[in-house]
Amino acid sequence: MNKNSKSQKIRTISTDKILIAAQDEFILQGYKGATVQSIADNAGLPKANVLYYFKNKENIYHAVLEKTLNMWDEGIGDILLEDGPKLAIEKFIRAKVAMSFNNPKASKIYAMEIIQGAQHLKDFARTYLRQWVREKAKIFQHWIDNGEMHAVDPVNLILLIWSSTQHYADFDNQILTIMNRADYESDDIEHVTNFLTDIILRGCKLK
Amino acid sequence: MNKNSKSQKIRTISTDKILIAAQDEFILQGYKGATVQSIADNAGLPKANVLYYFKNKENIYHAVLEKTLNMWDEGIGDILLEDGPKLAIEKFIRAKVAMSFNNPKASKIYAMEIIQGAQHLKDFARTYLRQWVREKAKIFQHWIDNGEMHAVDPVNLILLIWSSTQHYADFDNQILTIMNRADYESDDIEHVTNFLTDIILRGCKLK
DNA sequence: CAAAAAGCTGACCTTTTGGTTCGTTTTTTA
DNA sequence: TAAAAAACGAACCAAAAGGTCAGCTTTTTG
Repeated sequence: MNKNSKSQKIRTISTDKILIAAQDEFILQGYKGATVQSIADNAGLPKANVLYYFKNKENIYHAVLEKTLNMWDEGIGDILLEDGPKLAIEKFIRAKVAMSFNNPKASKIYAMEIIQGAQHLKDFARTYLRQWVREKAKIFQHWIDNGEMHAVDPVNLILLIWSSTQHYADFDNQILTIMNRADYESDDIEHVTNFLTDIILRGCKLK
Repeated sequence: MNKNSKSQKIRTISTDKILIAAQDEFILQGYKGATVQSIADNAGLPKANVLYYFKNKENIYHAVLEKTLNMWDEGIGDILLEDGPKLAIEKFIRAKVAMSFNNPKASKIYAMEIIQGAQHLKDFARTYLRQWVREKAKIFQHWIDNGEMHAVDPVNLILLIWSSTQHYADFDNQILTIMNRADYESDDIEHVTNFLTDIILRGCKLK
């Protein structure tokens, strides 16, 4: 079985189609509400074929979540000590806003999972996420102790940036309805980035 | 049929029990995933009795949503011209944070509904919500034009306050996990309110 | 107090759905 | 090129779930 064989290609194409269809279906219907049949239809495959690649619905969902977490991981940006507070916050906000506008579906899957109790993400949150926040909070604390930025609670600052940026992905429907528009436009990323950066930097006395 | 009759009391008690159980179930399982049987079990009633009070699952969900929207409406606080920008923002943040901590379930139901495309809230968003945001944005604009506050985009400012406050309700699981705690404590409301007020007011050059 | 109205519920029916099976076709391998 | 492996898909099955019904008990009403 060659690595570039025809069957391998078919496998990749089919599983991709399934995962894309599944992501849409899980967002729209939730885990229980999503049906394998509907995923199969949207992927253009018979149901039995979907279950040939993924043993069961649970497995499909896990695969979607994993894909989502990988994107989250890549898109989260980073907070580096050597950047100093101003640049670090700027970069962090920019990365998160870009991710929200470019991949709202990943953000939605993640949000639904957390809201519903994070049944499938307990471990991720308990280990990886907690670790990440603590590390970054420590960096902020360092800047504060050094007098490089105003004394604001680092954990809540991270939460503020997360929530305000992700909001544009998770609640895109509501925001677009309020603005009476059909879709986001390319300018919006820059505009929102500037808005949030401006307020939050000034909020931290970095501007 | 008296207004304070025994049967009327039974009706109120039963429908209340059903709606409370239903809210939990809808949050945990989503609309499709929630089962009437499970709602009935959690309400301590037989399924047929639940369907005696609410014709079908759709009706239960609508009742839950309506209750949620009423709470949203009561808890949203208000932004009054006569308060001036500083006090108005303070009051708004305080009201939203209190609502998030005191009624996270309402916030979650609402969030899930919006994320999933707001199928049942299209009208609410298109009319009531859009109207509300425009009105309040106009007030902010007035303050800006008057030189009472820094020129920040009013709509995005409202979104920022919404997102950052609601986050503590919708993502309570994640936040508590990160903080390695089991529950919020009474101090948290005040602490978060102060944190957000501090940053956002300064962000608007009001501090 | 008797008839009507409201509340209650076990049993039942129908549809949906996750998942299996088994035979067929396509691709790979030796 | 023939056997083995992978991909495919129609038909089927058992469990779950929404909803109905018919008869029962309790409460209200005149």
